[in-house]
Amino acid sequence: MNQFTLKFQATELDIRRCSNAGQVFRWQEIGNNEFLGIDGGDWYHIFIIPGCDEDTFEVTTSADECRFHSLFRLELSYPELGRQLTELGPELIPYLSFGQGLRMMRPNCATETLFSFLCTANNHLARIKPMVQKLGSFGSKVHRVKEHPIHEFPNIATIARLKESQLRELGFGYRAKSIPLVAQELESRGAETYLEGLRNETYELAFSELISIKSIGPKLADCIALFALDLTEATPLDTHMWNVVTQLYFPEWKSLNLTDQRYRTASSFMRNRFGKLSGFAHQFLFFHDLSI
DNA sequence: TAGGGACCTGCC
DNA sequence: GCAGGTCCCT
Repeated sequence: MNQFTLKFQATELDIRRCSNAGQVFRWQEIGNNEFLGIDGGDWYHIFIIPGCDEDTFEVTTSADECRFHSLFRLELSYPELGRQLTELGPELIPYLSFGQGLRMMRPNCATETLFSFLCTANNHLARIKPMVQKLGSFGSKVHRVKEHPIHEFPNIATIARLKESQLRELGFGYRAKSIPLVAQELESRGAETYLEGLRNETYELAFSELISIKSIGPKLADCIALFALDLTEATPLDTHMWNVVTQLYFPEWKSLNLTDQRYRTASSFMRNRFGKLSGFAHQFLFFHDLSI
């Protein structure tokens, strides 16, 4: 167990925004300015003490400070990122200023990210979070913070052996079937070694690998590539992004459905415009539409 | 190849 | 009804 203290301006890191932006699903505010977050087998218990210039973050964690830095990409200067994005696309300016303090997280556990996003399809946040929490409860309990038990996220082999009936009873709906099936498919490809190995591949290869798994379509594949595999040119297009993207770049597609062809055209357009920063552009656009 | 319907569940 | 989609079938 490690403890350390960091200082940030509110515009540098806003944990509340990071927790609620739909990038991680086992993060919650358990008290006033007190957060508990779980990433695979790591947990983070964070107190934020507001200051006049900077806020003080007191972090207690099973991981180390280095992991915390990686999780929130603290090596990345957001003012500099903002400048680069603005240069590539001035239309982002209002979205950047709206999303101050929101950072693209980089969870350590790719398995948790993959199965979390499997729960998001045709679903809403109020149901997604409890579902991911329940999936997490199949992992072993490693700690407790106040009344909150902390389970490490189950490994792929464990998920592959879950029974559909069991998950149905827990309210997973039709995902009760696909969750173990996806785990079995991953297992046959080499389980965690295969999934984490995709981090070293190109975006294009990782994307094509992921969509070849039944139940993972282009949107989930892009979320997994972006958040779990650190392939930041991935640009997930969901209904929120579709609103924004058609408004900003494809007005002729306003009121049209997002088909597979349009998905490929629009997300390629974003990648051509923003390159490796496209995933970051996506997050600011998405967060704005999510919040209005 | 593009478009429409079905799919679990819970909150608006 | 509809939600941060995907599959399956015309």
